[in-house]
Amino acid sequence: MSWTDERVELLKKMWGEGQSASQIAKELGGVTRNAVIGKVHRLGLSNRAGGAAPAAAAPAAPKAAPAAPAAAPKPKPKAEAKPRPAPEPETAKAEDDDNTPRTMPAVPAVSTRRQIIPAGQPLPPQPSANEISPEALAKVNEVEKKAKRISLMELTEKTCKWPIGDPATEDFWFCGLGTQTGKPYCEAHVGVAFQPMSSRRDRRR
DNA sequence: CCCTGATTCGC
DNA sequence: GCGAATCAGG
Repeated sequence: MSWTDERVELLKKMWGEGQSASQIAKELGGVTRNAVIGKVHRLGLSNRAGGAAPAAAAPAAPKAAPAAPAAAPKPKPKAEAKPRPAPEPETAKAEDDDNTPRTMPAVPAVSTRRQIIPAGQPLPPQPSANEISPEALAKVNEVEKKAKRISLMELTEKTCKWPIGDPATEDFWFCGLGTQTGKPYCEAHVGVAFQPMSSRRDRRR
């Protein structure tokens, strides 16, 4: 695959939206996240595009010894910050000693863009209304005690996506335990999600 | 371990 | 220019 105009454009767009390199790579197809990152850098997209503060930190630039106590601003050549065009109400980052991770955009890009929302798989009926094998149910109850209680944004392809609680309230989270191979849920929840289609219904034969 | 982006360097 | 390998962090 080569970097056609369209692909580059999509790359720019997604990167600008704060999508991760791997997501972009996956979307584009035929490239790895390394390729995406490499391209991003070559395009000069890695830092703020706005043209402000061209503090070019040349890779070959010698590490200046911190010997300027007077007005030593902050010899932090590590280019960081997201090129988020949208106005950011967030407090300006004064110091970056212990800032929050940049993986979570202040402005959620989940609005119009289908994201990591679980789909395709059958959504689980809440156990409350259903009759499920007592064993599985007991298992689930047990599991829910030690569930990781992750949020929507924390879901990955490897976290159990079984919703627990009421989505309309704050009493809502996702199981978050490790998924069973391939399945969208952990072992316990797979147990209740994929019923063998015979609990006691057609038991005769 | 999973993930993230950053950099290097042979091609 | 490209991207795998590697590095550095969370």
